Amino acid sequence: MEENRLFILDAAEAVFAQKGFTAATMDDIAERAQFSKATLYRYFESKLDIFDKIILQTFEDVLKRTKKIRDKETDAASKLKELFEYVGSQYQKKMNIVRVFFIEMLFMKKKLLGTNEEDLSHTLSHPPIPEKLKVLLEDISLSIQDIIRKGIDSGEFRTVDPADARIVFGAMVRGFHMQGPFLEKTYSMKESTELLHSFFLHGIQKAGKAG
Amino acid sequence: MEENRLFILDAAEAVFAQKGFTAATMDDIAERAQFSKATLYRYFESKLDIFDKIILQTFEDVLKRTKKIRDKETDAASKLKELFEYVGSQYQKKMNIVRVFFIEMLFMKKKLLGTNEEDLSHTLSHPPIPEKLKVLLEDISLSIQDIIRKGIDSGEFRTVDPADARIVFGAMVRGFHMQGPFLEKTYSMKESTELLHSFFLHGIQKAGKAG
Amino acid sequence: MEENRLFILDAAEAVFAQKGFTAATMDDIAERAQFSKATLYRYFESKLDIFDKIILQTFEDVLKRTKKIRDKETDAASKLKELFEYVGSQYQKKMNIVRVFFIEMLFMKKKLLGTNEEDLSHTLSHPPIPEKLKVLLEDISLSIQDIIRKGIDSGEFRTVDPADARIVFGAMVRGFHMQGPFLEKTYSMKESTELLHSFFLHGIQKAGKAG
Amino acid sequence: MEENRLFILDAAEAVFAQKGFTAATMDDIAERAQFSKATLYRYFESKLDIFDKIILQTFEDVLKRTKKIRDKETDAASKLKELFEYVGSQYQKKMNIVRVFFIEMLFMKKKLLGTNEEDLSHTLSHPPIPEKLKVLLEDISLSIQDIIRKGIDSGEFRTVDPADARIVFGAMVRGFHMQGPFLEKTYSMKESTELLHSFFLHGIQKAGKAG
DNA sequence: TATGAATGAGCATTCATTCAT
DNA sequence: TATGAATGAATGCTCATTCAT
Repeated sequence: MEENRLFILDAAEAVFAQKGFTAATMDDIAERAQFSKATLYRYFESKLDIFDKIILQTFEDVLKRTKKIRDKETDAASKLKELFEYVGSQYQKKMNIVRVFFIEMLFMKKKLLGTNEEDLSHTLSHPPIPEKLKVLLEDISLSIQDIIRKGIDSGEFRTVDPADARIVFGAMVRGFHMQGPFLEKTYSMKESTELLHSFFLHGIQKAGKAG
Repeated sequence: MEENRLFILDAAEAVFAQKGFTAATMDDIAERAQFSKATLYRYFESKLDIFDKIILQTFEDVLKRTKKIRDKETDAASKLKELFEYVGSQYQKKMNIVRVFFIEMLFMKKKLLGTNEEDLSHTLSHPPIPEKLKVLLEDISLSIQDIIRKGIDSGEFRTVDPADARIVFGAMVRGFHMQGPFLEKTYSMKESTELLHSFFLHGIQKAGKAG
Repeated sequence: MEENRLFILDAAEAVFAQKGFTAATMDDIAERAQFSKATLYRYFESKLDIFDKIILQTFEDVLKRTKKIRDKETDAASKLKELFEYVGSQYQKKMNIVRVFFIEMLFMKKKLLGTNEEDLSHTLSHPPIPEKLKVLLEDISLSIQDIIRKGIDSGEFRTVDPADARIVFGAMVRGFHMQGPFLEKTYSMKESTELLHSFFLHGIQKAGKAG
Repeated sequence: MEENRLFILDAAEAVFAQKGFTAATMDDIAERAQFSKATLYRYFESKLDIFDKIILQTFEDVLKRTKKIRDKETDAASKLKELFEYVGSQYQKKMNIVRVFFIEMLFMKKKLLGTNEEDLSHTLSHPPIPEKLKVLLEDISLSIQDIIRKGIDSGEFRTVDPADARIVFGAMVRGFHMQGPFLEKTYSMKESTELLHSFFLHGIQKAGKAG
């Protein structure tokens, strides 16, 4: 049933997020999902297939929500704040698996999400992004850029390249939530949102100072 | 000889950075180091031991350089810029391995860097940082905070919590360089340094606007 | 219903003949029979049971026809020719499965056709033939020997041991039709029957020559 | 070492001959070879690779010996007798594996001996013979045909198509030695050679009779 | 009667690690 | 010091068989 399918995906997501793709075993997933290992194969073709489905679902969720925020009737700064909070919470919940994705998937010989790059010359730099995912990511990026551009147009923000700004925005959330165990001081989601939002808006330099 | 030791470490670092810890095999490392697999065990106790040594060395290097920058005789903004550039370059060269570290290591049954937590209850949140590494990381953090504090004291920066600011600083560099294949637009190190530095100093909001 | 039963047997026969016993899966059979896998178990106890029934049926058919030929009112040479053709056609249609039988079955741990030899000492030489099948095979052999004996008695054939001759007869058909892909030149059933019959009757040596 | 390699091949040959390719497990082979399963992989790439090497070696041996017999300075009948004996002994020792080869290999998705036929349309009839093996088999066939042709030229044999005669020759030996457990009466190699040779030369019909 | 769902047992293959030389 | 050889313990995946419906 579809229900079991989703249950397995949840279990797998937790395991992948904890152990990474390679280190996670089908036994781990099966145990967590309370199914036999063989049963996993009724619902998914392979370990990679499971991972695949999780990644896609994750980004589809992000895209949907990002668009929703973009289309709200508020000022840009408020939208960014909401985004800081939403994306932050996503990182905490699901993004471990995304990190895993980009760290491990690159080196797998097998295809993921339909990409079948025989040419592995990219292993030293960056791997190609599977098409479906690529489209998703671009859509997300564009939605965020829309928010920023509107802020600039309305005079709320200074004139910057929206693409650049979007990248810095993403870097801040990602970087903050990827500190992992480095971060001794703990921040509530409210606090971290405030902090990042504040810096993204004002920076650290004293007003009036020249760059 | 010590020379071989270092050569193996270099080879291993490259392999780990490319494949991640679990996916990297001793065969990979042996081949890259041009030694037999058995020889690796003359210099290191285990695959984990090799990884261990690499991580430590990496952070020792970072600490040394960070202190050097801190002690320079320039304004805080310039120091931060140099740091943005240095840490950025480190991320590009060596930090893949750090990502791997925090994603994969935590869940291994065996101990790392002297930590021997049988209790894996932390796996859902964050794992404990091995003592040696912890000290190193704290030192690095403090050095950066020193720079920021001096900037505040001298009136260069507005009054913020130096710990907060340091965290945002770290998040920006880390987040930027961990975009991996997400980032279509390519930035030279100079460009990325400029971008991050500029946002960290000014933020996006139009001067004169209220937060 | 009995109808379904036979349909499954047909499907299974085709699959076994193509893939061999071990390599054939119940899924293969189920798919070919257009039934669910579970349904197969309503009609048969096990994969082995299906195979079992096929083998038996096959040899029962052969016995029936062989006896019919034996009892005809013609000369021995004609009967042999008809046998060459019939057995040849059987080999082409069904004997793949027989080959499979003797190659794979013998070493299975489980019993077949009622044989339950725990003692596997025979594996290096030849396995015991299940009783039912044994009787069948002997009957077939005897029928062929009868034909040959009558040929000798009537002066048609030279005086040979009918058992020996029957074995050579069997060897020729079996060997011819088991060439599998070795055989580049293709023979129609008529041609192959002619060829084998001709050699079985005259041999290759020039008439008048001494052996 | 090469010695171990050969030892593994011997062990594998015995296991394959007994169980067939699919049913034979690497554990079986490892146990028989008195090595650990993992060690098998030091010497061979895969189970298929082992099988591959055995098949090739077998036919190379047969070719060598067949040519040697062909080139002897005796009459054709004697050569055929020696061939009957040699090929017969080969069948008893090694040909089980050949039967396995043609029954099971056809349906494997993976390549064997360098053939990589994606097109599986042949599964219902006969599979393509891998190139290397094909050449070997043709060479063997031609060598036997040479013997027969010489017998015809010298007046020893009646005028037949050498290719046909070779096929009948092969069919007889193959068929005889593939009777497996069907054969109750046991024949020594000497007896079986006599029997087959005698029938191949004279046939069963009384001299003077018309076909 | 028929089947979708579930699984225990098993299999080919891999890999970190050991050890004799 | 260096390594070729060997292996125990996994791991992803398969399949005959069972069972609730």
